[in-house]
Amino acid sequence: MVSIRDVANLAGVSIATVSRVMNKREYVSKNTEKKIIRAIEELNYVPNPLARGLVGKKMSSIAMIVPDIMNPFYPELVRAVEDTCHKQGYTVILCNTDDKKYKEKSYLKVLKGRGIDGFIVASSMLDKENIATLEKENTPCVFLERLPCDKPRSLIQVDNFNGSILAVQHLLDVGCNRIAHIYGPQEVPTYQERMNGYEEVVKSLPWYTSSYMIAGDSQMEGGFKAVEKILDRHPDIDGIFAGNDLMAIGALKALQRRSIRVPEDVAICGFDGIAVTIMTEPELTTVAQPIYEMGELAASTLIGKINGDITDEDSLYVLGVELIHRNSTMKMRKT
Amino acid sequence: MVSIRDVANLAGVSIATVSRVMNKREYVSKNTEKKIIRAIEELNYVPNPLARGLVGKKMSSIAMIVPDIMNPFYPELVRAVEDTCHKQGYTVILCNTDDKKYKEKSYLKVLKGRGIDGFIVASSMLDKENIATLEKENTPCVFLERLPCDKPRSLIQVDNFNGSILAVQHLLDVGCNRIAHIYGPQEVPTYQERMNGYEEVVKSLPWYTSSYMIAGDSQMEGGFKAVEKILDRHPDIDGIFAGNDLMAIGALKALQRRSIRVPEDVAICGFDGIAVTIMTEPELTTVAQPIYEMGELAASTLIGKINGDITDEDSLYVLGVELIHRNSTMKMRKT
DNA sequence: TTGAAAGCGATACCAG
DNA sequence: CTGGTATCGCTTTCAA
Repeated sequence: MVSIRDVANLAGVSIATVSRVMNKREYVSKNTEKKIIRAIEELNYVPNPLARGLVGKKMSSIAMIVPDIMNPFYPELVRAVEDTCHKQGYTVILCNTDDKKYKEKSYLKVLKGRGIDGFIVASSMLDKENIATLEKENTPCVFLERLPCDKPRSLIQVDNFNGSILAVQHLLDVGCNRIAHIYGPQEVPTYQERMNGYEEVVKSLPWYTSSYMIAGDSQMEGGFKAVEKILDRHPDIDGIFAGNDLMAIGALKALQRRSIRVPEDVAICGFDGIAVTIMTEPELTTVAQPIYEMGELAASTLIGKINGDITDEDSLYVLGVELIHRNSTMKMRKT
Repeated sequence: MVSIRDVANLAGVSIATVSRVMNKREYVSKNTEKKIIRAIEELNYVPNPLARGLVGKKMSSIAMIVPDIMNPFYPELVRAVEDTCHKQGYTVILCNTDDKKYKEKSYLKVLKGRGIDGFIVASSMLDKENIATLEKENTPCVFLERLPCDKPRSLIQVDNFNGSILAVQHLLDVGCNRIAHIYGPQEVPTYQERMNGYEEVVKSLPWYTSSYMIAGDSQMEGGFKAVEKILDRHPDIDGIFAGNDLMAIGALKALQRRSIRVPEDVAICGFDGIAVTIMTEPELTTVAQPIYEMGELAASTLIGKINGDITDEDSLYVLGVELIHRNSTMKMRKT
């Protein structure tokens, strides 16, 4: 590895001067600057990030915390973050917490002292204690979906409530008369909001009772089982709004197993807009989050905070969602 | 941050001695060791990886290079690598190259000097030039699927040839009489081997001509289009073996669009065993690679090489695959 | 405008 | 068995 000393020697100056031109900001005569630049190029010199980090400089490296990269929502998010970071010379360290506090803690420990400049937290569990650790070192953080503390912090969310209204209204528009909702775990605010959106639309409809809502587990399995139950309870349903795409896919499978046609007999709409929604047949109508953009925004916001250009206050986003109309709700209006 | 000096002070010894107990290996009197351990615990001391890295020690950090984390094959692989690494205190940096040389180069540059202990390369493009860079610094590497150089190196593969034989034989067993093959890009050895496996089985069958093989692009789209073409060419097919699951899913959709029943009219078998194969209806029969194990093996092999416990020579693996029989090939034997 | 030197936090060699 | 100290590569005063 060529070091700053080599450059200094070749240019015939001191290492301090080389450091100056590397970091700009301080005056160096045009002439020596030129010499140094030449030496740098000739030697193909790149400053050692480790040494830099040691003296308290930025390491250009961030950590991205997700529950599980195998959950189909995250690959796109992570990809967006990574793309954005790489463009700016940042490195991203991936952490899978399975939403377990102890794993988060363990990551925080391993990551400590590695000169991580900031965190993107897409894991909803990060608890006060762990947050406190970060606050103390005041490491910049950007959160997705949910703020794990009371203080205002950078947060990127989508409009779950209105997105759900969009979905349910859409089902109504294509002619559904009995719409069930498969909801995700209610400890997660995201799923609460989506349920609220559903209720908002249906609560005034004559047929509606809360028995049209049924719990899923946020996985395909949960959607599958929910359908079996709801069909016993309300064989008359002709529309399903699932709290996320995975449950919607489970629902779709359950219906197909019973030879109930989708969308002719029952229309289905999911939420999230993950890639697999186009792999099913029929393809799934869904309320799509701008996943890639969320990742980009998270990354650029974080880097902005690291550079001190962005504060907590001016980094609260609620992004819009978009209904993507596909075959799972392509039915004729019956009325 | 509490440093080695704080520990030394509290324990009333020199930093050298503290360093000795941190790194084991050298003799320290039981007594002072005890004092130091206590001090370490009291202060909750963790040695600074940056400082360690600077003096040439391992940073406990590896880079994982994949073409695209959004490709459904990789999340599981990455997860396995990350799990395994985290258990050993290693950090993993994710890199998406899109199989572009210039991106690889760019990563190699950014990563340089960060004390990356090793690489796991699942991107088939890594070219000689980039490899050379790594060789020069002799950074440990583990490759997946494909060796990007002539020299023997750690490599983890699966038995594509025999896996394909398994698949085609299975289609025959469930009663298929005309089996088409949708193959992936032939620049990729993996897809060549799979095609060879297919040919091996069918070449001696009376109906077989090479026109039963048709190109896909390794994506769903390619599988979809391939089916449309092959159906024109051979309307009599009753079985499809796709070079990977994504193409198989595309094929499934194409058939369903034409109201051709799967598996009754045409059975489908894929290759890879990615998670989405259970999201379709019918669920997809596939030749599953042990993806998670491959990731685990890659990570533990790499760490072994980093520690000098494993050499290139004793890290060549060809893993077995397993046929997972699902509904897309559940047909009665016709004969 | 530039250089010398003091760290940053750890390792490892050399004495004692 | 333990301490002193040079060193890793770079940033940052402090002087000159």
